[in-house]
Amino acid sequence: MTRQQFRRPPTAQEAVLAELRRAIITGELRPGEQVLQDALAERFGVSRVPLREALKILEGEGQVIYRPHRGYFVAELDIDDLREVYRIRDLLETEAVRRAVPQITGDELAVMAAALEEVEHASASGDLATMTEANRRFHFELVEAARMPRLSRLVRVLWDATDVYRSLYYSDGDHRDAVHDEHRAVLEAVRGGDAEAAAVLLRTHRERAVSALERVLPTP
Amino acid sequence: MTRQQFRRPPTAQEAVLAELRRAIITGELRPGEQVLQDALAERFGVSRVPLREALKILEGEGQVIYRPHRGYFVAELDIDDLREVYRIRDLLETEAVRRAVPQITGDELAVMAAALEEVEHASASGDLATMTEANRRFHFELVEAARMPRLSRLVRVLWDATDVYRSLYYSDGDHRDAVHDEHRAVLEAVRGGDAEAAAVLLRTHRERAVSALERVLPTP
DNA sequence: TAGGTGGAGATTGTATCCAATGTTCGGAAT
DNA sequence: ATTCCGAACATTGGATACAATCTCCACCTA
Repeated sequence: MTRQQFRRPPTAQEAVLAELRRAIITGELRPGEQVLQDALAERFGVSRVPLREALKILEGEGQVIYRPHRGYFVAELDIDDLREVYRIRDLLETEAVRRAVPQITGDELAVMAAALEEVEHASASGDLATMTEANRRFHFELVEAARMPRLSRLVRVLWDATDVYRSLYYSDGDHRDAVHDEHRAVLEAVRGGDAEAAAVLLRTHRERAVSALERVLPTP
Repeated sequence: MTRQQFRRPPTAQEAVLAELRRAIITGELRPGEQVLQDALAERFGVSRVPLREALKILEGEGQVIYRPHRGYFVAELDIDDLREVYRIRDLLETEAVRRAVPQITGDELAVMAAALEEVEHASASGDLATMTEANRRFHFELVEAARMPRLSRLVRVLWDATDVYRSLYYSDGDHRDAVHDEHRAVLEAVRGGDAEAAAVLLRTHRERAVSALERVLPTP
C-alpha cells in the first residue's frame, strides 16, 4: 500500500515565502520598492532569519533583486524583459504541449475542463483572484502533462515574473471573452490529440497577453 | 565619464557560495551526500547563517535538494534528468545562436577564438580545470551575444547541473579531438554569419556530450 | 523473531544580539 | 553656490544560543 504523505506544519520560511509571493503578486509590495526586513519580519511575526532565507529563494527566481549591503528590492519588468520572458515561454511551452498532448490522461483533461469552468465562472462574478488562480491551473495542468519537471519549473518562474501585471489586463471585458474562446479552443485541440493546433493556439493566446501587458507596463 | 565600479570585499555568503559551487563541481561534495551545516560552516570559517543563504541559492538552481528538518543534499542526476536538461538547452541555445550570430561583435569573436585556443592548449597539457573553464567561456560568449539575460542565466544553470560529470568524459582522448574540430567549425560558421549552420553544429556537439555523459552517469 | 516504543543524540530552524556597511544631512572650505 | 567631509542614523550581515525536529538504536512486548 502506498504510504500516506503526512502533513507537516510549515516552517517559518515556507510560510513567509508564501506570504511574500502573495504580497508581490497583489502589488502590496510594489515593483522597485525595497523590502525592509525589520518591518516585514515584524509584520509576519518572525525574525529576520527565515525572512531572509525566503528572499533568497525569490532572488533565484528573479522576483526580487539583491544588492549586498543595500537589501532586496521587488523586481521591475521593463518591456524588453517582458518580451524576453514571453519568447522563452514560447520555446518551452511549445515543447511542453507537443510532449503533453499525446500522453495526457483523462484525469488531467478533467482538471483542465474544471479549471476552465472556474475561470469563466469567476470571470462572470468578477472574482479576479480566483480567476487568476484557476487560469494558472488550466495552463499548468497541460504543461505538467509533459512530465518534464525542470521545464515545468522554468515555466512557472517565468509565469510568476509577469504575475504582478497580469490582473491589470484581465479586468478588460473584451479581452476576457477572447481569452475564454481561446481557452476552449485549446482544450478541444488537446482533447482531439492535435498537438500542433494546440501549440499554435497557445502561442496566439500568449501574443494577446504580451500586447495587452505592453500597454499596461510602467513607462520606462 | 563612466563611473568607476569599485571592488567590494565579498560578503561571507558570496564567498561560501563560490566555494560550494567549486566543491560540488570538483566532486568534493558528492551527489546524494548530505551537506552537514556545522561541519561545512566550520571548514569555511563562517557561521551557519551565510552558509544557509548560499544553499538557498543553490537550491533554486537545482544544485542541491532541500528537505525541511532534514537538510540539504547534493543533487543527483539520473538519465531522464540529463536528457531533459539537454532537451531544454537545445531549445534555448538554438534560439540564442540565431539571435547572436547576426549581431555578434569583433570583440566577442576574439574572445571566442582566444577561449578556443586556451581549450586546445589546456587539453594538450592535460589541465582539465583550465580546459573546462575555457570551454565554458567559449560557449557562453556566444550565448551572451544574444543579449537575452534571462536566457543566458537559464543556460548557465542548466550547464552547471551537469558540470559534476563533465570532467569525466573530457578525459577521453578521442572525444577531445572531435570536440576541438566541432568547436572550430562552430567558430567558422559564426564568423561567416551562418546562424543555422552554427545552430546545427552546436546541436551535434551537445548530442555527443549527452551520449558520453549517459555512459558515465551513475547506474540508477 | 517481528514489530512497536521511547528516549538520547544529532541536526536543522529561528530568535536575538552585535558588527559592518550604507545613507543622509549639516556644516565648513573654496 | 558648490563640493567635500564626517558624524549620526538606518539598515543589512553574521555569530551565537537555544528550540524544534528527526534519526537511530536499545529495549520491551506479543
